[in-house]
Amino acid sequence: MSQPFYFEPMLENPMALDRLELSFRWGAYGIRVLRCHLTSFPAGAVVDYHQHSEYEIHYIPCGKGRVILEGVAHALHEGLLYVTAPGVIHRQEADDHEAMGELCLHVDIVKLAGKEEAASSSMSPTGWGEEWEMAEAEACMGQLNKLPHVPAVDRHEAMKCFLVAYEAWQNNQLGQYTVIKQSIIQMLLRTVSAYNQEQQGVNLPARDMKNYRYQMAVQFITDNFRRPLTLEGVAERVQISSRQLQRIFKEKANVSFSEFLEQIRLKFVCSELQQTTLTLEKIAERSGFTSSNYLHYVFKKAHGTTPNAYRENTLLQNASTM
DNA sequence: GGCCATCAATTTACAACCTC
DNA sequence: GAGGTTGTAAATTGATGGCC
Repeated sequence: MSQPFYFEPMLENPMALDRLELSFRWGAYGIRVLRCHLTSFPAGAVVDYHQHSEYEIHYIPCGKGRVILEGVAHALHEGLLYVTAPGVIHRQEADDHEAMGELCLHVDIVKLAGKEEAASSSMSPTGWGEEWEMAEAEACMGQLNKLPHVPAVDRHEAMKCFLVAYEAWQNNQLGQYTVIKQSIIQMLLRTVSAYNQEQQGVNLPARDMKNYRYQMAVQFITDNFRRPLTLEGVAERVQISSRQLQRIFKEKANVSFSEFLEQIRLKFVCSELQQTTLTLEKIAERSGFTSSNYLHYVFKKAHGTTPNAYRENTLLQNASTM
């Protein structure tokens, strides 16, 4: 019993994705999808010599035939793929006795911005991973341009992405655009990988762990300063020893952990004094100080004035500016 | 990262004072 | 007088920094 055709669901509407106006940005490149479909060439069918000014990637999901690339003939069979870059003359033939299926991805790829332009535009790295996406897109496009004019085995199952994209369209659910976009990107990446024996991924971003832990600790303190916080508790959150967290605070903030926490709490106390009529007892409770006594002591030490005097001064200043 | 001595931070208790 | 603020002192806790 023969295996069911993997791309059977696409037979219902094999040109469906061609009807979508699909274009998106990937790294510093704009990708416009011209064709993304499943087709079949009857036995003996020929697509005579032609070329494109865009990239065309051909995947063979079933059947057999041959392709002539730059004057050289290559046999095609299920599981192979080949790429025709802009200007590459090619001719495709189905076998005389057997039809050949083809999944075709035809894309126009445009470099959107130069390096300098990217740095000043919305493409500039913002710390949200754009630089890594740009690096991967750059690596992929660089390799796409250099691929040899020969078929390769679809080792990374790029052609399966056609079905993923098709089903995203068919299900018409939230996220279909993103799924289709990612499927196209995967096709490009896996196609390029099919020609590479060794791994050529870009080095993924490594964290500056010291800075990362400091940021995590600062965020945790900012979010929780109203509760009782200890050095040990925060250190536990960021999974380092309390001693190490002390060193990190000294290095990054140039203040100790408790000084940092106190600054955050006092800042909050100041805004409460300015914007509310709450008693010091209440403010102390809301800002993480264990008592109004202690808040009073800390506040005077830091500001040189008592909380109430600070509140009155602020009110006077506000009244005089009105 | 752990140990440890040191010391500053924090808590607690209490009292005086102020304001309504 | 009640409730809130300010100030002080003693006790306790835990942060710090040197050292390994």
